[in-house]
Amino acid sequence: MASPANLKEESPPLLNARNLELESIDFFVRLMSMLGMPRSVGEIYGLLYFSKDPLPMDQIASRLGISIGSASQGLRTLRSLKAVRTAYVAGDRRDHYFAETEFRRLFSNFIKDEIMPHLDSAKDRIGRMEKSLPNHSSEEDEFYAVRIEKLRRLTKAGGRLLPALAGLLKL
Amino acid sequence: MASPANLKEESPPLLNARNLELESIDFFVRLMSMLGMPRSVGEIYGLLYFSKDPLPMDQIASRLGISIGSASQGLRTLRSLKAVRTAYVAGDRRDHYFAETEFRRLFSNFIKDEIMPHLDSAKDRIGRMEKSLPNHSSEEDEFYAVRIEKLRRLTKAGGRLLPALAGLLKL
DNA sequence: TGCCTATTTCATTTTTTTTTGAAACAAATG
DNA sequence: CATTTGTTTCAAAAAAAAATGAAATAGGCA
Repeated sequence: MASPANLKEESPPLLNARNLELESIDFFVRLMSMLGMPRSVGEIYGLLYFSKDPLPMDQIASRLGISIGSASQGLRTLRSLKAVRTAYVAGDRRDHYFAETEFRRLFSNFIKDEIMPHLDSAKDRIGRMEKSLPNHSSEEDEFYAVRIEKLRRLTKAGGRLLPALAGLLKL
Repeated sequence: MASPANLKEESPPLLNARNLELESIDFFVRLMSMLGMPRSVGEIYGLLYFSKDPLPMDQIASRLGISIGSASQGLRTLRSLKAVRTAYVAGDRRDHYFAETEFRRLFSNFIKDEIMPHLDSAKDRIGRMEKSLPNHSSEEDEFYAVRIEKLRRLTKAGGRLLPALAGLLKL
């Protein structure tokens, strides 16, 4: 008889693949959401991550039970991060997507696109703060000057560390 | 006559302080929102960051134009991250809050509280994925095994790098 | 060219998150 | 110990974010 202790080896392969897929979707939904991405983006990436073949948009949408609008927008986001790419499939004019799985590159793109622009505008803002400071530094103003300097150091450190981070990511 | 080119030196000090405050609030609202924190949390921290004196909750709320409910919840969040602390003020039984400005410690707390728990549960999930894999590795299964291994490396690298990150933050 | 399929766009709807405000609670004070 | 002041809690309201779906668009193919 089938032993419950051995379920793993006896389940049909397709079921196993489906389990993986579900765990993967769950995994990436959470990861992406930590990075501020909507659920659908995580779902799509999670599905593609464990898909052997590139999938066309309509299959992605129907497999995940999301609208083609969501799928289109989610894929746009993933494309812009270079997290998915398209493959040519002979005799099918739909685009077929597959996951880019080099996480080092993914994070590097993410940092460049989603974080560095904020850092840049933060620098502008700090410049403006300094203009609000009297330049003849009374003891009173010392407090503000120190606080501003801290912000400047923070953004400077961020600007160095974050881009370096992906490089450290030796996977 | 007052020269427009010299506004900076001629504006009354209180106005300058208020400018700083507004820029600070803006700065931290954005930063916190990148870290997934609600607007009110950024506002409170931004206000305290440039405040010479510790402020009681009701003043925080009224100065920011938010409800005391928001202020209470926001301060709870900031307290739990050790991003604000309370000071004793003689003859006043309200708690008075001031900002912790050592960013290194702040990030270290943030990583420990908000990120590491997710990493831990990710490890569990990867374990479950492996259980969905047949152990007699056919060529078919090789694909899945490699993908799972990549996830394992990713979480491992994250678990090492992120806590180290705050240490690198030489401000 | 005109048709047909695939994709994007975007106004509307749905869902999720955040804020509010009033009631409950706590704790110092007279 | 009753009152006053300060804080938390939480159901309801408001705001923000995301998903939907239908119309517009694009672009290959006969």
